[in-house]
Amino acid sequence: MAGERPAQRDLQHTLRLLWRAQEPPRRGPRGSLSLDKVVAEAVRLADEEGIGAVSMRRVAEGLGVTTMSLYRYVPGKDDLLDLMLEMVTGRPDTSAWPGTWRGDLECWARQMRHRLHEHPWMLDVHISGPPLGPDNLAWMEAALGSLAEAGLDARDAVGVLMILSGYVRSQALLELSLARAAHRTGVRPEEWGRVYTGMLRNAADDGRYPHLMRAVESGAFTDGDEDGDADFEYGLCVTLDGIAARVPPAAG
Amino acid sequence: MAGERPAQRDLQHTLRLLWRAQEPPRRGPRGSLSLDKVVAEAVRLADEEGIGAVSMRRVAEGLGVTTMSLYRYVPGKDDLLDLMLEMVTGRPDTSAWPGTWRGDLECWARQMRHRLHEHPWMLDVHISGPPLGPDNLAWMEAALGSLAEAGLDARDAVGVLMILSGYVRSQALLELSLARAAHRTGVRPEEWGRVYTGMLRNAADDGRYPHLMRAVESGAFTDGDEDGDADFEYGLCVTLDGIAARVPPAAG
DNA sequence: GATAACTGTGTACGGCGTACAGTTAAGTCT
DNA sequence: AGACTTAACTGTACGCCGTACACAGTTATC
Repeated sequence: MAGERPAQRDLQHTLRLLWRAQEPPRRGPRGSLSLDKVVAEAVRLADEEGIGAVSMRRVAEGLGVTTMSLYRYVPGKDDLLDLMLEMVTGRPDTSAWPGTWRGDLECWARQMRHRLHEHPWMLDVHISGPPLGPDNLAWMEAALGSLAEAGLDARDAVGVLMILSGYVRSQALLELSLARAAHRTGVRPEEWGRVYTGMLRNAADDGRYPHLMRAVESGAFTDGDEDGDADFEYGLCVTLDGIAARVPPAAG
Repeated sequence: MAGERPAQRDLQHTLRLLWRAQEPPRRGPRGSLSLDKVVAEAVRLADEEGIGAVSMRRVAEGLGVTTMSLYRYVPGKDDLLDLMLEMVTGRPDTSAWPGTWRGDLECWARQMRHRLHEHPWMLDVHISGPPLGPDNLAWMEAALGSLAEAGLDARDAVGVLMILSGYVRSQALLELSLARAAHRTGVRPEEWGRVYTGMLRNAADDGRYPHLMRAVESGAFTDGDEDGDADFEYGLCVTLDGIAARVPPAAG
């Protein structure tokens, strides 16, 4: 479902897990499991059946092991979720970036969107705090580099980065929830816009929503939802225009 | 925790609930409960103890009634969550808006942020699809009105609205997860920036994150997090600048 | 008064995260 | 070589969760 995650957690331990900075134990049996295996199985489950399928029991089952043995490698499910995020986050591929701040940020945003499309369950996992893992930091680093090149000072760059990553996540979340709403109600995705339009017309056509009705009648909902790419690029452009207003005119 | 909500749901029924369009039954005992009472109790619980405290059992307990009796009023928990969102969403107060598109959207965004601060659990509930309830539509209507006045056509207005509401949600979510991370790790919120900085310095100072380290050393994380309002206004300005680039020069 | 519609109860099921107490296997030390 | 320590993994159990289902009590209509 949804919810906060109030459990107390040891920050140092979490960090050690994220950076794989746990020195291997000197005694005891060589374990058949490993942190990577546990996380990888959890990711596999999430990819195939959604985040709802990721339970300690099912992860253990997938590894041929009892539930409680997982707790030798992970302090609890919340940490497992964080580790899953870090694992699928990967690193941005900057090799083909054009080198202008705007072009770089466009690539950054598209690559991040691509990741979210590959693993939609990433949007179901509430981020538990500021990024701490190596790969998450690598994404920050890449964007901050481009923004520094654009001439923004560090403070502004951080603020702007939050806006951009927030935009990418929001847009992906929007696409995802539309797709799920369509799926859940048994409507084909291409038809959802039409259904939504009809619903608004029935429910809301009492004169209290004139602009909304005009938008509906103009087809803004009917036509748009089938092409997420165009919507994304449009919003990306708007967002980058806002950032451009903060960039000193000298820079690219 | 977190997760998708795959349950099949009857769209017509959900709509009837959101709009309170259920005609009262003609026979049977007058119920002691009502949809509003159920939703209100769930909201009360969420406000006081967080979304994690909202279970069918506890809502029923709070109403002095058995768990299953709730299902006479709500098809399931997912619908209850949607109804909670609709209830606390309320309507935007447009009475003191300046009338320029930019001023109006600023008020819109601040009011929405205010709502999210009053009920942080709103950010824990995954929106299940496009807005359908009367109050949610009222928020759309208000923003679309201002954007129409700015001269944007309906398509662009919808796209821009998604960006703006996405920004407000993202920023609020960021604040919330920072606050929770601080709380969870037992660090005072004002000190979290300092702790985070120290952590990055220890974990990431291997030369692979030069720009990130520069941002850290410059205090972009240390100083900023204590003043969410300033961060919000900064990002709002950036976002609106992006929108301004889409507004025909004639208008406001 | 019979009937049908409706409200609320009680029990039960399968799932969840995880605390806790074993049991077995591998190093370390005398 | 044997004792000791540590770690890996098992098994059971507890208290939550959402909700399916059968039932009892109440009310308006025929």
